[in-house]
Amino acid sequence: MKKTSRQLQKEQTKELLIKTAFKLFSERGFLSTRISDIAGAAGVSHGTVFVHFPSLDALMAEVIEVYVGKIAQRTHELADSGKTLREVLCAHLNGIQEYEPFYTALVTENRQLPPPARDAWVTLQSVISLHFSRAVQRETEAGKIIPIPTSLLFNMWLGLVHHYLANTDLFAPGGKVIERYGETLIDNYLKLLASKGAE
Amino acid sequence: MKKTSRQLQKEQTKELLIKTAFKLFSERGFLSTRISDIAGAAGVSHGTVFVHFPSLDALMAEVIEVYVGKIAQRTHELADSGKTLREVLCAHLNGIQEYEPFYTALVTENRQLPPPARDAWVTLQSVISLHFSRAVQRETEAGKIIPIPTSLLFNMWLGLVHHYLANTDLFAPGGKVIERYGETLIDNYLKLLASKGAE
Amino acid sequence: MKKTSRQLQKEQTKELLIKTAFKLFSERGFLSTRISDIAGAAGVSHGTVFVHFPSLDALMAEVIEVYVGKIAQRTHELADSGKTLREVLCAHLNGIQEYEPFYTALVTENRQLPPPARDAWVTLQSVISLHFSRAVQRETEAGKIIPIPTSLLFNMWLGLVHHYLANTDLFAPGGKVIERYGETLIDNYLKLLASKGAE
Amino acid sequence: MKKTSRQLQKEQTKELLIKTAFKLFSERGFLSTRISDIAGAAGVSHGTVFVHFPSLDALMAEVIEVYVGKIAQRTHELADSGKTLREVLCAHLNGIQEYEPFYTALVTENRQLPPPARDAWVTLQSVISLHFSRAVQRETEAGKIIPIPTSLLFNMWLGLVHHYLANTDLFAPGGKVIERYGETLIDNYLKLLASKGAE
DNA sequence: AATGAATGAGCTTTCATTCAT
DNA sequence: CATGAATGAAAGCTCATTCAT
Repeated sequence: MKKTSRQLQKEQTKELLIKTAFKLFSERGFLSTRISDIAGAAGVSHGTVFVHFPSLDALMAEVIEVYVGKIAQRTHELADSGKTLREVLCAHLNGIQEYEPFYTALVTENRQLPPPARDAWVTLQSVISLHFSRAVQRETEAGKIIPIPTSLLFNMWLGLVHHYLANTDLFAPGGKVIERYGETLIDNYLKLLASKGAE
Repeated sequence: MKKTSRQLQKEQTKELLIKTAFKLFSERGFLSTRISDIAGAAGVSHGTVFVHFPSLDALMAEVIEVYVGKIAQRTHELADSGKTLREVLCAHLNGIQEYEPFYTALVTENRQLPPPARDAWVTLQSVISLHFSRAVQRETEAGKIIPIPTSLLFNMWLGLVHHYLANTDLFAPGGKVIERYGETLIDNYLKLLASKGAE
Repeated sequence: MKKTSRQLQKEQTKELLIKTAFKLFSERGFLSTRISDIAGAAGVSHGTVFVHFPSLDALMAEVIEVYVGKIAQRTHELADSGKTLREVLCAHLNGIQEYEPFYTALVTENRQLPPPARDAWVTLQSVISLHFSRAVQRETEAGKIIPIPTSLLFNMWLGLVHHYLANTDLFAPGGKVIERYGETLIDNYLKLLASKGAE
Repeated sequence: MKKTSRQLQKEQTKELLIKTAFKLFSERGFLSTRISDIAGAAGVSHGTVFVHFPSLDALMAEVIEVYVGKIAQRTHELADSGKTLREVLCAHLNGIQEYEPFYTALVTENRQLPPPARDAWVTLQSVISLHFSRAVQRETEAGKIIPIPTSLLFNMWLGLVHHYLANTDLFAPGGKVIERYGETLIDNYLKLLASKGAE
């Protein structure tokens, strides 16, 4: 039990640091969050951060891995096989929504982040891409969608969503872009895709 | 005469700094370009930069203002009134193409830039938006386009283009995304927009 | 009995730490060996070191005291009274040889070490000096040695040996300077000392 | 002239830093002298050091190069070709004497110093070795010296001198080991070398 | 106007030491 | 007795900004 108590303490602190870092990353972005900010906000000393993470990059990598994992997991669950494209897009936005500011920071800064962080980001896009592609294929075969290369369709959707997120300050100054525009984006995007013959 | 000569020199130096900064910003991005890099590349001293610009932020702002102005100007000229949507999109990409690396840096980093820089960026989008909207309106009225809110169509186009630029390393590792994908993007984007009845 | 068992454990742990520290000091020197290295290599926790030693300096001091003691002991045994100078020099090198890397670290770094460590080191030299002096005195009286102040002869010998040890990388890159040069050093040193009349 | 004034200022500061660093290295050794110590002692700010030297290692390297150069130069001049061994040894000690504490720090810590610093040190020994060897060769040919490998003779001399310097605190607590023991060392060393046949 | 030496706040990282468990 | 999480004082280094020349 003693053991458990210590381990618990350590895990709690690490978790606290990850949560705090997540919060700060969401609020201020990755690049302008300092280790001392995280330590301060978590109420621990500067050095404690280095007890749990060998470097700032490692901390970033871990935080991103954890939350990107959650988002991916969420999307996965919602966008199960056999769903329509609309359902997949919903799942995508739903997966993002809970962590919107964090995801936005990732959209905005991922190219300046250390490699492991970038990797996690790229992986996330792949997961989404997979579900998207399957749904598109099914609907294309069913003649419901204009025949356009799937990759282009995907990039168009991703570009659209990321554009709205990246310009949160313009579209929804208080945050919550997805809540405000999500349905609109899906509706109109699907409208465009709808096969002309299907009308 | 002396005065004029001095002023001339001053203007020349300032212009030189702006050009040099533009080049470096294009090559390495805004955030990783140091003042000393710019001064060094321009062949002037470190301190000279501060003679012409009160701060690094001011320099950035001015460089961006100048080149964003050029891009806007270019787009303006090409996308004159009375053009089709395709011509406007072409004009847009053409305006970008000449300054692609710079524009890409702006797409990628504009949110970490000082407010004035971001403002110039937003203004540029407005200019493009204007031409885009007009063309869309004309074609909508002519029944050639699916009735979808113009702003959404615009953001979709912008998101698409920016997505490709932002992922240059993925789509066209050597740069020149527009050259490689421009036509494809326009074609497919227009295909989607084409009114079903029009077919 | 419980008490005894605890004490036993404590002693064992302390001994383990001393041995481990000795090993690491021999391999990497004193200054670049971290407490965590020692704890890790000994398979105990970081904090355990401080249970047995109030500080890193104290640990160093104790390790040095123990092993310097062993070297002194060894030299003592080998260089019993009544021996010739050659035998004393042999004894000296023999005493060192077993702990050569450790002794070399001491030669190299003793001046940056905490006072108690340095003291132990100086004491060791005294012990050696004692045997050396006696032998020199005997041989001088026997007219076998050039009349030169004993202290000088001793420092010359010590300087010579230490010089070779300190430059191990130069003289015997793989270590084992004594094995390789010991005899040569003794032979030539004695050759120099040999009384001219004695020839 | 303007130019000269700025250059002069820079050179002066750099020289000041080198001199200050030299002083601190002499007093406390290389390893325990911090950049902030040097800056503080020189009366300049922390950052100024980095204006003149890219890193602490570079500073060390330059200080060592400069002063080792001076010592080498000095020895060179005094130990001109054609001198007797005694004169060469005198030259050696004379070259050292002026910078004794610095040279002592070098003797003591050179193995923990960054490579460029080590190199300068090794070079210095080579210079000394050269003069030594020549003189020994001449005197050996003249039958004045016991036939013993020159390298051994050199290492013996070097070991002797360095031993005294390294143990300054024992031999001459106030410093000035050379002044106090120089002559003694030379006299007795030569006495040992004197060919028996020459008596 | 141009220079560039000097500044110092700010950052990441290391590691001996403490102490609650 | 042993543990190991937490601490925080240092240290090296960067770079925008200032200002005397």
